[in-house]
Amino acid sequence: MDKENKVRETVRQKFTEYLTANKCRKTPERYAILDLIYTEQRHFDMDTLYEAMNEKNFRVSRATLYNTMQLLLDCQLVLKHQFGRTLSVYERAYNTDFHHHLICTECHKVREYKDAELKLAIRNKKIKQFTPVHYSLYIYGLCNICARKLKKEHKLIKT
Amino acid sequence: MDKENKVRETVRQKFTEYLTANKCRKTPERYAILDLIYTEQRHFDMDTLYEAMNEKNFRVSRATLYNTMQLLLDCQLVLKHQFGRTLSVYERAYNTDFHHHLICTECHKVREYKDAELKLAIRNKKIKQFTPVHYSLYIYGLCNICARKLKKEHKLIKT
DNA sequence: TTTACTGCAAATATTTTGCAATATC
DNA sequence: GATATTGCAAAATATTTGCAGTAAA
Repeated sequence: MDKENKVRETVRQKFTEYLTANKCRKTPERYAILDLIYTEQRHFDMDTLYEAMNEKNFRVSRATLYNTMQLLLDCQLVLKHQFGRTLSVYERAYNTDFHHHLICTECHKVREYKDAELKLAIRNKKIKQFTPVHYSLYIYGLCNICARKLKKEHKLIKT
Repeated sequence: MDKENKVRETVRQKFTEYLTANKCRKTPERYAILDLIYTEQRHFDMDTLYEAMNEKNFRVSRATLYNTMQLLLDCQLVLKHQFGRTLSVYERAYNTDFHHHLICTECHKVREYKDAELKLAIRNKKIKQFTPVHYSLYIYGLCNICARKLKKEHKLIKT
């Protein structure tokens, strides 16, 4: 509860810094969007966010939503994922346990997967001629439910 | 040269197996598309492939292209990437050294990054309730050219 | 007061779908 | 011959853009 509020305050501060540094205006729309992102569930898409904003009595246009999201991506308060489908999925990036993603190629459900060992292995890589900032690891395969279903139907792909 | 031909033959065979197993028809369009994918450069998008097909005197519709690509994805002869932009990028999956991707967030150029250690670390992970089939690791950051450019402009993001 | 930002609506880009014609099995 | 697949065009989806009005600095 309290912790959540503190996180929201911190990200608001970080956003302000970024906006100031880049000579962008501090509009109420931008802060309202950031707030909602750091209040609602972690994974979301633009349409869900749009609906949610309007339900919360803060009407914003899609144009503003996309505009603001770009800023949030730029200052790394939000991450963007495209799990192999058309729809982009976003999630907050500050104060979240960093995790990887397991994506079922049958039902398209996405599960978070935390593995500190992998995280370190990837982060500690020195790469020539490249300055890493963040990364995404998507593991595609079958969730248990779909694996069982396919096994029954003898449809398992030979590997 | 010869090797390239052999790869094309092998993937054609694999595709045939898959089509047979799934009771799909073996149309010339499908084989022509597979052939071109295993002839042209490794990374491509749908539009490029569409143009290339038509230049090669094998006219196919976009509908067929998308249809066939889905089959090729299903049987894992092709991989699909979405590097944070709208456009999907594809690449052949058979007989290629598996690699990761470095994506510059400034110029959006994509570089291949081979690292056997990481590859093994990821492949050897046992994950509960999930059967991994393949994976994608995208490392976002700045390529050297953009890093230098931004440094000059004092625009480097504080981390 | 200046001009960046917002909302709206239209435009763009990408992928999917319905349907009649065609070709595989 | 039955029907999966093709091409076409229209539809659906997702995102971007131009512009006039509004509000932050």
